[in-house]
Amino acid sequence: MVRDVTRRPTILDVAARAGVSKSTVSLVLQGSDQVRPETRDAVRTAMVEIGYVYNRAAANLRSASVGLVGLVINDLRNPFFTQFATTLQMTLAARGYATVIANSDEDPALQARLVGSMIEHGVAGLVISPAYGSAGATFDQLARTGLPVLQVLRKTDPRTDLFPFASFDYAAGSVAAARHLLERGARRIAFVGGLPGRAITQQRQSGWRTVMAEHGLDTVALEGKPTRAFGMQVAGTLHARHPEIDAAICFNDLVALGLIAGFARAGRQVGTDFRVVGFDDIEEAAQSWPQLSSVACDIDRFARDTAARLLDWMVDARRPAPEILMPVALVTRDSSIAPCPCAASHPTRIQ
Amino acid sequence: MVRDVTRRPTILDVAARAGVSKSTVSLVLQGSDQVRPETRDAVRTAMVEIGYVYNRAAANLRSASVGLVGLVINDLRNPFFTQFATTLQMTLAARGYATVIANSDEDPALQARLVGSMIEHGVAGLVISPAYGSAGATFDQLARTGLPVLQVLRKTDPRTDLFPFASFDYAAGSVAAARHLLERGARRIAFVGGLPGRAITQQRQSGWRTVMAEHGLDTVALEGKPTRAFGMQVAGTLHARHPEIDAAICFNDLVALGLIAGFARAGRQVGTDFRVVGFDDIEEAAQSWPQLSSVACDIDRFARDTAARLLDWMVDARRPAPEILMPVALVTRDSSIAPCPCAASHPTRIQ
DNA sequence: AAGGCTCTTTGGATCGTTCCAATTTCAGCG
DNA sequence: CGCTGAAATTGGAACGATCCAAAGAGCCTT
Repeated sequence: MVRDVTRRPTILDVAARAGVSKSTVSLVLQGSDQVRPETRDAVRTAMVEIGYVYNRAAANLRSASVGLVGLVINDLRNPFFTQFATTLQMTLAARGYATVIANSDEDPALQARLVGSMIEHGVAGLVISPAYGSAGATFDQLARTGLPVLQVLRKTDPRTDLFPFASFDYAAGSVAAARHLLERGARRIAFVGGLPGRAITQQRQSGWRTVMAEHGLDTVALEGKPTRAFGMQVAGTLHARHPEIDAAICFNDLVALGLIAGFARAGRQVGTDFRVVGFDDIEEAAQSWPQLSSVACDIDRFARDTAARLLDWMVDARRPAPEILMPVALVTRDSSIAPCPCAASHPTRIQ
Repeated sequence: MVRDVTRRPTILDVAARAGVSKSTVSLVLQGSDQVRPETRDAVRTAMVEIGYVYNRAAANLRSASVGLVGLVINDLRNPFFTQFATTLQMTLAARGYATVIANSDEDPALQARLVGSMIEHGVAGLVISPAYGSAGATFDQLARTGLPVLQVLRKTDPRTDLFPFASFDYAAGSVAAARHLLERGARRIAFVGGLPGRAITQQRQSGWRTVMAEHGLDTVALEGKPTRAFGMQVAGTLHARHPEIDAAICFNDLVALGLIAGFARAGRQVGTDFRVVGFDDIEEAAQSWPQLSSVACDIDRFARDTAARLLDWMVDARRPAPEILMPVALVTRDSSIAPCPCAASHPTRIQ
């Protein structure tokens, strides 16, 4: 009886070719050291010869470990999240895990479907930067599966014992930014961007509020979407209606870059009569002009740490700490310190 | 005999609970219309009651259709590719497919491993923007699997019958950009950015070369990495050594924005004495200052088309056309037309 | 030569679904 | 009431790997 040639070869075909049993082939696949080297090589050769491809679905059915990790992000178009996703995926790939990446686009219903789909695909763990909104059912479902799940950058479910949370110490960054601007002579510092009522907006504002209160200074917060467009819009408002304001801490670098672009359009030069500090220190911050001061969140390190914590949990069943805040560093550049548009830039990293 | 409570429930448990056979449960799962509505509802209720989750691995083992699509991208950090990946993933999600996204980081060896991993996971189709370099073995492997594979934005394997290719009509965009700059009075138009020898660089240059030749004008190409940093660097070079050059077509918007930032640092105003057109029309182009003229590649539409073509192939076995070039449109903004820095901008879409 | 020990190898059961052919159910009809 | 055909349901055989207990091979000891 001849085997159907159009069928994908299985370990049985490999076994027949190599003259061993399927169990031996399976052992070779798993890299077991209790197979004689000659046998192992013969099996490997047979695999190559007949073009065998491993069938993970079949393996998974029996052993329930999949080598697949889910990543759900609320806004994958934001370069900050893109960077996180990319580094996380590559770190996991280096450890032999494939990553299913999905964008919830800030939609809890879509997020629920995506998480459901990932559970079905049998992911071994999940990293989620959750969309805002009611996701109780989604997290309840995850709790029932007992899957390792990490909340990152945002915490929408308070059960950090079930869903450990990690983010950056934004409040400390906010303090550093405010102190720095005061030192450079600014007095009326506005906070620009960030959606009202959200935890992350409050965190990024909190240090600034504290420092301003310490110095008995008024605070103006112009809240809005964390986008370049909003930054540009605010530039117009500030220029026309709040000429007294001489500095801004922006919710993120996109807002800050929009603000700078808006000021430039109005013929006003950021860095001299107006100082700006952003959040995130995205790659572009060092390449814009003027170069943008920013509270640097080392997102690559954060992504690698996240991968490590997830792997610890998945592989060694070591549940990570319920809550971690990674330190941030203020990087000062032209947008907050330059005395003159033509001066060369020497970024300084403090704290 | 009582079932182990720690075990995940299977369709057998559902069947027992609903008082039907496993086959009926399977039919319900597949949304078959040959199940009586009452039975269907009873099964659905049972599923919810015992917290059943579908095991895709098992289903896949039998039926070999996985609902999983692979996406391999050479540079996921590039906003152009990010946008593509995000829209593709969301379009496929709407059709019930999950997407495994991976970044090859321009490394053919890593790319080979990623593709291998995706095949193992049993993806039903693959979209790849391949890394440059020797990937013959990878594509041979794909050819052997008979999987639907689309090459997008880059073609490293010439067998477009096996791996249909789709991209944008960059050459036409290049013609439009060059004509436009000449109309606005520019004469010495440089081409900036793009790695030497690559097909995409040649395509984006070709129209410009043709038009310049038609007008008997010299061409200067400053080739280099498609990054903001390279654009900034070139700004210095042009300013210092090529003051006669009065316009540039940039390989992409990142280079163009870097170039503009570099000119701004040198105190030179783009849009008046120097004109710039980029490629890709990324979101930022409309929000920078001056706003950037760009050859718009409708990446969202491209992503949706790609998803549709892949689904046609996977679901209906309709193999798509071997080669498609999607038309592009030149969007003119301040960086190539504004007579004065303070003028309001009125973007115009031509062609 | 037989027994004991370690190192390799093996067959059969198993995982949770889908597929298929066969069986049961049931309404309509003579 | 029995027959018929369509609709609904069912049991058993896959799918391709892993797991496990057990068997085989080889070597050393007595």
